[in-house]
Amino acid sequence: MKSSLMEQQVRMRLEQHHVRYTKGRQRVIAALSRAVGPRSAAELHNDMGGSMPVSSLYRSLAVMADADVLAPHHGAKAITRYELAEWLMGHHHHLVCVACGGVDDVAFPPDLEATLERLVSRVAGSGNFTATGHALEIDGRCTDCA
Amino acid sequence: MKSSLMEQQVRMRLEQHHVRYTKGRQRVIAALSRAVGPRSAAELHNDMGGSMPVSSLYRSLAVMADADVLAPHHGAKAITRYELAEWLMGHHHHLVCVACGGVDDVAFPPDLEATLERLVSRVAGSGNFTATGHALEIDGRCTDCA
DNA sequence: TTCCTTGCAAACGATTTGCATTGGA
DNA sequence: TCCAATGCAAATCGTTTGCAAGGAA
Repeated sequence: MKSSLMEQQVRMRLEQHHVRYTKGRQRVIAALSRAVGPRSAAELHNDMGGSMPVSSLYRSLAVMADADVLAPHHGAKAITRYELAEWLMGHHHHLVCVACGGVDDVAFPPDLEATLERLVSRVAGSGNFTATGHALEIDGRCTDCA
Repeated sequence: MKSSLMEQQVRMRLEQHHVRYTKGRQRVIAALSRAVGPRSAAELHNDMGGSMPVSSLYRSLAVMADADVLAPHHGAKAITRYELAEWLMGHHHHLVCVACGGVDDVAFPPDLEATLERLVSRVAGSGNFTATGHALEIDGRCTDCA
């Protein structure tokens, strides 16, 4: 049985949080790393063939988000989508199609990302706020919906 | 009885959409313009003293968002928050406190906003995506939670 | 009169929780 | 052994909808 580097990183992180890397959770991670963008609980439930009860799925998602292995983000229609955390995926932003609702990841070239970070710190620093991160959502239409 | 400029703008826009600017909707607009940041349906319901049934509130929010008088955006815990649309409020971004969940508006100085727009068009243009807008969320801690 | 709007209650979809059971270290 | 994790069902929460009544043009 082989275990990818990412798997081991996840396992370690979960152990630090006194959380077991069970078979079900491995399946969630596998489904997410197989997916192209962030996935909702319902989508994951489907991705995993409908096995795994929703309650277990939600609990696994919650505990792994809490351990910062997964990053939840909130989209239209009151559904929460999950993706692998930034330290596993790399920092990136989202292209959101206003027509089909699809979300794609997009990474900025280092110089542009640096510019963005400079913007953020300049604006946040000017007020009564300490910035710890940022998320840029770019809205528009994907080629399929253009 | 006086009616602010904004009120009249809202009324006109709604008329264009064959939607009446009823008393209930006026109360929603009033509550939102009184609020400091985006408000959820539940918060608005509370802001209005618990009168106005939730169904009416949701319907008013939906119809005014459809007319682009309100802008919905999705925050933590699968709740949708509303604020006055950009053409009424001016383009701005959000400071989100990771501790208390509060959301504040922040406007970029014109030169910084221009830089941000340049970044967005450069990234979106490079892919198969037509950008129509963007939203920057800055996460951190507000002074109260620092 | 004709539609839009409202209010209430029931329906819904997403997510959470109580509780007894199973499984791993 | 002991506590985390699971599965099921029931509960909760935010939101939507059907339908009959009210209101403005």
